Amino acid sequence: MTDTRAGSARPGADAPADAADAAGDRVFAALASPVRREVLRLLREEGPQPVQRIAGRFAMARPSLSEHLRVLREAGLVSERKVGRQRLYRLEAVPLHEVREWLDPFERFWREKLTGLRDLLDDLDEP
Amino acid sequence: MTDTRAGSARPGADAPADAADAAGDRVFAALASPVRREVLRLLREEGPQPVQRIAGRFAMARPSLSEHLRVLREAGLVSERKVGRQRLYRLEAVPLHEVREWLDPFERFWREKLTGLRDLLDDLDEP
DNA sequence: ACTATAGGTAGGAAATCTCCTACCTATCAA
DNA sequence: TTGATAGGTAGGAGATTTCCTACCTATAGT
Repeated sequence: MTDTRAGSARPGADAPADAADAAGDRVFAALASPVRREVLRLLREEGPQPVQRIAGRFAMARPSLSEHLRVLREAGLVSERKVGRQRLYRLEAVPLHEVREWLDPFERFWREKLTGLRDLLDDLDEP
Repeated sequence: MTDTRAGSARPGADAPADAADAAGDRVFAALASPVRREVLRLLREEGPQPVQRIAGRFAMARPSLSEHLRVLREAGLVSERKVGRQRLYRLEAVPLHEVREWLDPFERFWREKLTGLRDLLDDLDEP
């Protein structure tokens, strides 16, 4: 007994989470894979492409890539459009804006570090 | 037979990957968890904190949070410093700069979408 | 020295991820 | 129509993640 379980401290209490973040979660999760980040880079640099052409860049079977594309699609990061018997996948960059916005408030922290200001307000914080 | 396995198409051929990306991989992977993103936000807004204080925000046992902190530590996103019998965890934002840099080249794409320019160069790309 | 507290580590269960090999459908070309 | 090609889906193996409950060490206070 007595593991001091939190019990009442749920993150939902002061986080606006709920269903709104679910989409963002999927975006961050999609970016966790180097393969998927590379796919996005590829679509950015070379424009919309059929699956085969994308698959040619990776040392993996095509169905595996199809899975990655599904993850990207469900995160809203790519869209597909049928052209003849192939599917053109196209970058949909808007959800990345959400990542950027999440990142923004951290910017001053790394900027302070990178410009050499270093710790300074770090020692004022512990109460 | 004949599944047209790629075989010779390895991403290492035209990607500078190798060991340099490994660190970045860990950063992106660390951000994939909503819990870990929330920990970073917390350290950013309230400064360095001991594990218990962080753990109080989540509905999970403390050892589980310790695991998350380890992931963040190995990604270089937090550092710890012993103070008495507690460990102060502090945000280390510099690795986030790397994420920002990865994101940057995508900016013009979502900006075009958000400002209503829409598709425009999408139809020039397929050869 | 003894007890309580902070927090890491061990090991395991359940879920999820990532890859694979079939296999299926839809379209184009003969 | 028949065959070849593009690409999704099914199902499964193996690795990884995420949570848990013990359990252990180190420091602080009495």
